[in-house]
Amino acid sequence: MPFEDKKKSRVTLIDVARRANVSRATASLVIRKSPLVGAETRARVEEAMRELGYVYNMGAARLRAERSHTVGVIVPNLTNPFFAELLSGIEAVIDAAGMVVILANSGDLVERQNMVVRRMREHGVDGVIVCPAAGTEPAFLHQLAEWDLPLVQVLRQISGEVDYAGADYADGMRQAVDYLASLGHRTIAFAVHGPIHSAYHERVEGFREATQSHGIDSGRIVRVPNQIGEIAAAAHLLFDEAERPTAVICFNDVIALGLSAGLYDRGLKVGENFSLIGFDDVTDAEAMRPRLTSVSTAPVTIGENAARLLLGRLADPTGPPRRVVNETILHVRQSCGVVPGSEP
Amino acid sequence: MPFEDKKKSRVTLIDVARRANVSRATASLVIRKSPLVGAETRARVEEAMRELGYVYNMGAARLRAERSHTVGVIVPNLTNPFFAELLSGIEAVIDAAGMVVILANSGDLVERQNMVVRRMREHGVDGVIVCPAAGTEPAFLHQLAEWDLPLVQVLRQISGEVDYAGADYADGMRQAVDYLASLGHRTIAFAVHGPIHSAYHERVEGFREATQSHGIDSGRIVRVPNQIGEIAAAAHLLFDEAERPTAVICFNDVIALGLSAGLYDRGLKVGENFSLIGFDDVTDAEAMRPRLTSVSTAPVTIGENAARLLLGRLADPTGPPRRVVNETILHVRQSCGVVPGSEP
DNA sequence: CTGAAAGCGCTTACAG
DNA sequence: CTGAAAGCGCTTACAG
Repeated sequence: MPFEDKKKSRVTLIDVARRANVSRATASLVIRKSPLVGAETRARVEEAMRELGYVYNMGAARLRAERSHTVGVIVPNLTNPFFAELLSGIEAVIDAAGMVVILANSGDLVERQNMVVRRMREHGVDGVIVCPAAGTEPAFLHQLAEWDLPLVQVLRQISGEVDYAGADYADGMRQAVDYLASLGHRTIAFAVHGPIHSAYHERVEGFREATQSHGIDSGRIVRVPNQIGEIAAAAHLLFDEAERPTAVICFNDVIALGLSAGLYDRGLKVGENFSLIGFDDVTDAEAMRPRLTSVSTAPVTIGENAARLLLGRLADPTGPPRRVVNETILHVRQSCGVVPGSEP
Repeated sequence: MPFEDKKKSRVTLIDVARRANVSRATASLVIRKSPLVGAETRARVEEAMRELGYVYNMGAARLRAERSHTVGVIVPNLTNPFFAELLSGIEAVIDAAGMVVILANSGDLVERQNMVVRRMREHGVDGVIVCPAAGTEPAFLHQLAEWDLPLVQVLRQISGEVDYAGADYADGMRQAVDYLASLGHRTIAFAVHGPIHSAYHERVEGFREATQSHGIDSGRIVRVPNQIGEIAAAAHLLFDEAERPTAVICFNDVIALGLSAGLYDRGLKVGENFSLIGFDDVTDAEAMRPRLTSVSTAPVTIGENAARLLLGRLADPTGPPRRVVNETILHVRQSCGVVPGSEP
């Protein structure tokens, strides 16, 4: 066996074919699990692959087959646990489909997003899942369409003509407002931060509509810092206006955690003389004291939905756009209370 | 121009070469920014690329060049914000190096880890950064070495003979114990959960050594649930033994958050009649009340270090193993107090 | 600085 | 069910 230890040269399909006494085409069929090849032959080929330590070369396969078994995922942020959970859902279903995810962080910057998607295209991704950076123009979507690069929008949507997986933020707001109204609250603030995008607008609109439907004067939207450590110190913003709110709904749980601290610092007792509702219902909600009432948005599920949408799109590139909007659910815990003097 | 709208066919290097009146080899040199080609020629080629909408085909390039500009990252978990931050650091430097990360979640399961690394190898990753699943055998590392797949261990280490980026957990424990001892604490618990691995052992050892050096009896290690929502209810475990601790150091901030709630539920005042120290110093620490004193471990930095280590390894595959162990720093906030009746 | 040729490892028709 | 040939889009020597 004079060639046994030619370690340097990679073992290739032709090597296993020779070893198994079949043609290269047959070996290729075995790999791709084609039913065309007989059980005995298949076994022989697989045996040869094992003996030789053969490893499939996706790169070569993709070159010929024009399919990379690779999907790009672009998120605006990685340090927010919300996105980590989203990613976890995406990764799970992409992995289960035998594909692999290429990850990139746009930092919520459109230029970086452009860079990154270009790079992914060079790497030949079969499609991309993107949570569009704030300020993304429809032109971005058109560009990808022109490139024939399948795309699904996740969490944030730029266009209704492209697949989208998200959650019903507006209905979540409605549930939160309904609940507070049922406890007698008449002036409710909405604390926001971060970039402006569709998910932002949907929540704000939901808040406006819900408060109006209860005859509550709306418009008290207060903007707090992005850094969690600075939010507590901004709690005073809630009380700067003449008509002081008795409750606040937060854009996300990060704000809720921060404001909860700020309220505490001011001597207010959340759940007793001030009510607080979070949004996202991320794991910490259960560990806060009082336990945080929050609108659950199930990021892992949204991620799974997005991945399935992309898989569907790859299977049917020309079908009509699909949207899957996950329902949101108000998870009532302990951070809200009845307004003193009101009859719930 | 009879071929202008043959949309289906991809524009390739030979197309731009023709357009620019150069050979394919020259066009290739332009792409790879070789200094061999003159400025005027370069400009002409770049112009042609733009006009034609050329996109580089990494897949084809990699096939020939045996380099994919791709690195695999395997983490045991994605929902823990700690890993999300780690990932963020890795992604940033890999991206800056013009490469791309392929992400996978091992779920802290060695069989999944095996699957995943095999898949990455098929995709031709140039190297991998892995936080080894609990129970990973040295054989795993040997396997990769045999495959000539460059590897850096991150956060957890299986072997000293392979590159590693982590933090000095033991010294972090020492700082925490020293601090508590200086406040007069003589019985200190250590709350742990999760899988057992090197980072676990390093913390436990650090705890043991530090307590012994203060003549404090060690050994009171209490194991709490993995789910954050269940940790609070397990706080009683701290007090089940005869000699009740006056302080607890937590394996991570997740536990600290949970126990903080549990202590509150029992009517204890953290920072006054009970002291609590976290580990990792993740963003929430600042938003807790009282603010959490925690050992900072800087996951983003560790991620950056790991990525740089891998880049270095790709440049020099045969050099001796390198280790970069980030220092840990006790970040003192408000969750610890003097033991009543002691003289600090 | 540029050109012609070979080849990376696979898959795809096309015959048998 | 199997074989021989061509080709995916690049890069790598090797000449000029």
